[in-house]
Amino acid sequence: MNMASPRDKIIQAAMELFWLKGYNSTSVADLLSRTQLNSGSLYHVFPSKQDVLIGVLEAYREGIEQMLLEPAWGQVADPIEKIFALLNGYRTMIVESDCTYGCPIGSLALELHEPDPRVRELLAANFANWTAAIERCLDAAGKRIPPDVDKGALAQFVLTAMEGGVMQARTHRDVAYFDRAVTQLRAHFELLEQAAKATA
Amino acid sequence: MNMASPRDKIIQAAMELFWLKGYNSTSVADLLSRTQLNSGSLYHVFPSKQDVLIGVLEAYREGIEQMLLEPAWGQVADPIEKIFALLNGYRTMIVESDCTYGCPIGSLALELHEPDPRVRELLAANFANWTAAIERCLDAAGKRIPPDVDKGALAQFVLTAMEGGVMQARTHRDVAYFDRAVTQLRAHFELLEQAAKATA
DNA sequence: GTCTATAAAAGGATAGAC
DNA sequence: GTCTATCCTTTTATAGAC
Repeated sequence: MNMASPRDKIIQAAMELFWLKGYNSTSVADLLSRTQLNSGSLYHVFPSKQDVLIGVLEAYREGIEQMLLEPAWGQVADPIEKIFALLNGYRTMIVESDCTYGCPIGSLALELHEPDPRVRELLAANFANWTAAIERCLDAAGKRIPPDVDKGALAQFVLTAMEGGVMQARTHRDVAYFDRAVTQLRAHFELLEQAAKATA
Repeated sequence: MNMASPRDKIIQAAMELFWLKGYNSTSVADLLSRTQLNSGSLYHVFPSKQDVLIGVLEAYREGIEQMLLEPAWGQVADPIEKIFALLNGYRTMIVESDCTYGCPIGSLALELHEPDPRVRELLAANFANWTAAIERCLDAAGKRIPPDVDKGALAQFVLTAMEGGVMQARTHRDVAYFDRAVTQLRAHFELLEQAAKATA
């Protein structure tokens, strides 16, 4: 039996539709149609469409471990390989979507030009959680990273490479653009590991 | 006197408004208001709003030298410094916009989820021209880059870093996120130059 | 080529019964 | 909490005179 509350149904549908079509191009009618709810139910839970967006961003924020990190890291122990396993998870989504995949957070971050403070905070929090997870990997890598490297900045650079790679793969409809970004990042990590060894 | 044709006025206004508000959030009425034209004039030149978008993307494609590269490279001779001068140009725009700056092409690339083939081609062509310019710098850098490095992939990586850095600076409303991305890219180039020297 | 008026549809949101 | 009906605005685009 289906115990999903109207709220959960709407968040679920909105996560999918905002990802597929974007926020502006998803109408409240789209959400009602997909959830089989009536407008009264939606507006009873969410005073406005923007409140649905806030709910979606909160759901992504709360779900990063379960939805993103655990699936990618289940089989991987090495902390640096965890980083590339996560990136490979994105690669899978790119391929499975015929290169139309966009990072849900990154896409919203660029689509919304004058977001509410609350919305912007949640976008930033999602990025911050993502890079914090990478930074934990870098910390776990210990002396394989030269000690003078700013690990927060390097973690952020991994997100940068992911977002830029996803953007270009999607625009060119060719996963090779993502692969090249990851290859360059991998080369950077190898140079860092060599430098760490040389000064050890 | 003002010799700007209605077409030029509309393209100019659309470049500004699509950048400020995005494509979907810019109405035809916004374009008419800013250009002081009437709808008859606009639709006489552009059969639909999407044709305005195509005109905008063509204008960016044609104007990359004059609008972007020449201003950044006027005083810079060193090919690798040209790359970072270009990135510094983006930094200036970020700061001048109070960290609301978004790359016009990158923002459109992520906002438009199901673009017309023509629109997608133009987005891709804009990215391709940008990375081609970087690749010319890398070629000019000669032996400072190790010969086994894929210069096309590295050029693309520069775009990746720029787009990812802009996205995060804008989301966090803090140029430091852009600066950190550039710093990491700079570190990568320095490691590459060291590697090139070591094997010379 | 440009003007005004307006069509036609879609959008977010609300009212009031149940 | 959920239903239906509908308000009101905005939106893209067109018609037909000038």
